[in-house]
Amino acid sequence: MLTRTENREMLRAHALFLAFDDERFERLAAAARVVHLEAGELLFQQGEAANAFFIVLSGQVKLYLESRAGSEKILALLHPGHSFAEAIMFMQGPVYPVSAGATETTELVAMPSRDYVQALRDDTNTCLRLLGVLSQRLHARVQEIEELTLESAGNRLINHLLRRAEPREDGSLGVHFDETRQMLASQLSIKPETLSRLTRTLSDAGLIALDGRDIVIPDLDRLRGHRM
Amino acid sequence: MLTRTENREMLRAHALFLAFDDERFERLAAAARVVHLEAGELLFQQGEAANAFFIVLSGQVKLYLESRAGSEKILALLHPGHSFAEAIMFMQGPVYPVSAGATETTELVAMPSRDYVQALRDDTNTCLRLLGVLSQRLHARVQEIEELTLESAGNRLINHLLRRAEPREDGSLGVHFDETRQMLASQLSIKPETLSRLTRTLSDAGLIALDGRDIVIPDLDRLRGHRM
DNA sequence: CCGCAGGCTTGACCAAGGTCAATGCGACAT
DNA sequence: ATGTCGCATTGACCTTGGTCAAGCCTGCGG
Repeated sequence: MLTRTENREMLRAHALFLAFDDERFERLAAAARVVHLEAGELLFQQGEAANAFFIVLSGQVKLYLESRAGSEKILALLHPGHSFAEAIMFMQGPVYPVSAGATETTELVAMPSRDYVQALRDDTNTCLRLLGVLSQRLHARVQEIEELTLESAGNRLINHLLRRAEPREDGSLGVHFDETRQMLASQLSIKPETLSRLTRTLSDAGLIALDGRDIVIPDLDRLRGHRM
Repeated sequence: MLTRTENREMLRAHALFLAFDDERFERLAAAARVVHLEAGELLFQQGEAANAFFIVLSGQVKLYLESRAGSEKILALLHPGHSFAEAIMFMQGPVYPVSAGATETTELVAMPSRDYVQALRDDTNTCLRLLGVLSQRLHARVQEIEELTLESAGNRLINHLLRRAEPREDGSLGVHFDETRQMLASQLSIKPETLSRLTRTLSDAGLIALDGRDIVIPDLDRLRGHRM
């Protein structure tokens, strides 16, 4: 059950709950559970039976895949307000197709699939919102496949920087990285060593500047025009 | 408009129309258009404005991505009964994120998004079916990313063969390929030359046998256990 | 203030898979 | 039957990115 009003409000405002009437929302809030995770703790593992989806309240969640050889590929880093694993609700054998764990102290809402799907009946509005969310997610995955198969590691890095570029404190354009470099590498499906070499090449060419955990982009168009 | 009863029935039985009441279905059937394509003809191109989704009546449709360098990656080959591009209906800027074309003489139903979304209002049943379809699709894409990033080309081939294996006429287990080898290669995100070498290796090891457009699998478990 | 651990960088080397080019093999039309 | 066009195969070589190992920098606890 959701007790803290702060958490209730966060959930109430979330795209997947916004359109419910108060009665339905109350029922769902009563069925929801808050989960607390410490850094490095696992939430669920690929292949595990799935009976809930989640919304991040605070902290950071890592969605990832593991090969039998032990290497891992990060699919997404999720921040407060993000939901994940909703799609599994609608599958025949409801099993998590990925693993999820906290990268720092994290709180999240666990929403039981059963209750939520129940609430979905007769609420076309929320259904349509959910369809929107899943469509975007599908689109993002297709785009990732496009990059993986048609673009070089260097171009994937450039595209990623361009997508994440935003004004910094001092007015210049750049990307702030909360995550470690190896996590960034894993998201781009490259090794940390390769990422290091690529950023080196770009900064040698004056296309980016490294500033601690930030990467500064002096000229967006020049970076955009540069292909590796 | 759908005139041939054979086409009407195909559509009526489709997962995305099954749950509609007759009245709604009639309205949609009236709004639908039949599209005829010859082999090699383009249906839509990546980036084009999207205002319909499609259901294959006969023939084969290729969903693919193109790099600026000219190489192409096949995302899916679609056969009669399959629908595609439904997810774009729910996006903000409705633009096809992939290209689609016919690989042979093909007929399909074009369903205008506007009408379909309209019909979706108040029909939670169909909404839920659609959610199921998109969830499966998302899952399939995540699985493809998993293979692309964590598995070698050889393992991708083996997995693909295992997934598609089914009894043949003579009782032995195998895969029949309607598509050309280069299309298979493109689906696996490898080059035709590499595919050729991989199948050679596997057949030299006695794990598969090449029989024209078929690949025979004498021992499923042995192939499953073999990693490259 | 020092030491240590983890992550980042760099270098030397390696391997998977791609590229280019030549040849083989059907299927089909003439 | 035969020529031809396109796909498939094979070989020689190359490129990209991965691997392994060493050094380095930074932050944190004693």
